[in-house]
Amino acid sequence: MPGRKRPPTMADVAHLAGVSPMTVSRAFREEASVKQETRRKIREAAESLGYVLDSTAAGLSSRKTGFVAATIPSINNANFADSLRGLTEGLAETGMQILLGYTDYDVAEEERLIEQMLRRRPEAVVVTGGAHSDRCRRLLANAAVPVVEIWDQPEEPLGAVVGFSNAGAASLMVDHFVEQGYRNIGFIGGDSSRDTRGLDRRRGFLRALREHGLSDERVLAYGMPPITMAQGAEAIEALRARWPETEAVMCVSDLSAFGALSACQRLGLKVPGDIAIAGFGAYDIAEHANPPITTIDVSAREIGARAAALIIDLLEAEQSSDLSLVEIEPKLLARASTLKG
Amino acid sequence: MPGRKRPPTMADVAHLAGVSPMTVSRAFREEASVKQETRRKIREAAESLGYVLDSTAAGLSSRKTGFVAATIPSINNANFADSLRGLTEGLAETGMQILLGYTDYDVAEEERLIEQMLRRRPEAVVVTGGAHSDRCRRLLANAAVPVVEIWDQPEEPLGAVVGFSNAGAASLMVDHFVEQGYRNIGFIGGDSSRDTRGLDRRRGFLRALREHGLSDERVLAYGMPPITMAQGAEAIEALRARWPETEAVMCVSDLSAFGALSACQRLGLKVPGDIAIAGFGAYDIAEHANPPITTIDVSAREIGARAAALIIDLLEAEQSSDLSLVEIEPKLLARASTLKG
DNA sequence: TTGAAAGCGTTACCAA
DNA sequence: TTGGTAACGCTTTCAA
Repeated sequence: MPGRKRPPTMADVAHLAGVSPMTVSRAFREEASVKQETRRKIREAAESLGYVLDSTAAGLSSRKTGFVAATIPSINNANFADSLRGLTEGLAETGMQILLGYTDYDVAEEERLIEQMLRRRPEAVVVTGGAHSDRCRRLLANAAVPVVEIWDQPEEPLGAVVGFSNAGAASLMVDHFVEQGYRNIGFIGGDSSRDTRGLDRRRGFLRALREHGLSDERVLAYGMPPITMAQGAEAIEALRARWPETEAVMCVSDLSAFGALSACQRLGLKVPGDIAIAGFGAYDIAEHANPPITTIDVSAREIGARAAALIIDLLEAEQSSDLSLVEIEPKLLARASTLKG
Repeated sequence: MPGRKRPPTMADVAHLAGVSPMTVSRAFREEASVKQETRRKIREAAESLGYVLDSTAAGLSSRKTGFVAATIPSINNANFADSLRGLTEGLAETGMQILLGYTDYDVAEEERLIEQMLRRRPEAVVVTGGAHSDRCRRLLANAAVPVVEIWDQPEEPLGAVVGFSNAGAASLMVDHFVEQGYRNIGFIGGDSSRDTRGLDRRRGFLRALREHGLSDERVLAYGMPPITMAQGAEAIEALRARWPETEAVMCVSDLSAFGALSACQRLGLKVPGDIAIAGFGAYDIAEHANPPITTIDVSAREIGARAAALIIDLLEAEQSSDLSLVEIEPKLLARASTLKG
């Protein structure tokens, strides 16, 4: 079996088409001026050689790599996947490609990823969340490309922001619970401070409870984020064991909420009735569960789309330190799982 | 506001550290021989300048880009996300980065993506599924890099394969249904032939029905793949309207199965009892639903991991046309949603 | 262990 | 509309 052969270059195409490499280069860009006939000849030569443009070389020469780097905490999360889709679609017209990394909810891993990605010289960077290591901040600042933080409202933004207040979003749920007449209210979230968005939700939730003069003690941190259906199930049992009087619970995500709902139903509890359960994120599962689960929709896809639009603007403006803040408004979707009567 | 500044290069670092660029280049690779002290000096200089290696240039020079291109049908799908995770983790030790694309279950889009990705000169390509346009096949053949097809068993493989028979997997479910004593059995899948894996499952399912001497008429194709919870819900109602005697149904994925389950429960049907429902893919939701949903586990993560291992081998072997076939064995997970008594 | 020279495949720039 | 020349920032190769 032969080793891999060297792929054809522009020079090969140019030779076959009887033009200079420079003309071939032009022929591959729509906007460049090349005679119709010449372009056709070149395309034919290229196709017959199986020529594919080398964007590595193109990027080196033009200093435009066509990459946008993006980090998300987890690949397997419908919310982040939706944001990513919005971003991809928004950037599609520009021909930019996404360079994706998963931080696994870990700032050290984020730092490693960001450095690895910056080696590819992305023209812009999108990061999920506002918590970063100092070195990561320095790397991004040095990179001197537009940075957009999404899904959060950092106190010290790196650049532009497309996000919302996780604390504020969670307080919407407290308002809803109180409106429905619940008094003994709990919260189920992840362990540790890795998931800063989850932590913000909890903080906002507890603060809102206090503001309503209610107890903020019924909190259970359970497992490492992202907290799963299984963990939601375990958590609600633990919560009920410790605070049997609990009437309503918000879970940090719809997945854990669904786990909690299923666990309650297996125990013969009525939801709502015996206990109300709410989630976060407007996942499909919240809509299709029995009963449908009250949740908060943060327009994940729109977040990505707005980030894309921002990047396009920033790249055109040719200046790196835009600090614009796009605020997404979380919406409460009240559903049967928390509605009385 | 100033325009973006030009990032520092190796030459800058070399100058500051008082060595040649070549030595800086070596200092950034663990295995290269550089004096301890020199390396330290260089690292310091680099850090103080905020220097980050340019892998665009490195790749051009060394002809090793460190990219593995991978396409999956959909970003928002836990199965493919798991495979991707297996792939990423398996490649982590090599330092290779994944260049990801979503085909949206469309071979034309796949062709476009593959061409775009080949411009980045990936060292290997992973594609999901065995259906490709002719031009796509040609492009991949010309690229002369290892190709691995996953999640399928193509009749004409492009290269190596890590997959399983979707038809065979579905027939496991028929065996299970028959064993449980169901006779009037249906199938819910997606519309059209876009999702070839779904189509294979249907074919295998219907063939197995016939082999058991059962009717294969209760088939509903509903909506474009990926078929959602909502479509699963609509589909089961339509199926029951047309064939009220249906005792058991397999859905093309766990998501549609869950939608179907929820719909039945809303209609007051008992699952199982009035109707048995099964899915495919071993999603979390199948495990945590009430009742838990019988499904088929195809070890999505392992598929990715095995693909990674294969790629590492192929890259070491330095030959491009390996045709090895790694067969994954789908396993039926029998759960309450289809169990009698 | 270190350095100098010659590319890698493309595009920017200037000239024709 | 086309072509020549000089980068782009790095690594390969060879030499010291």
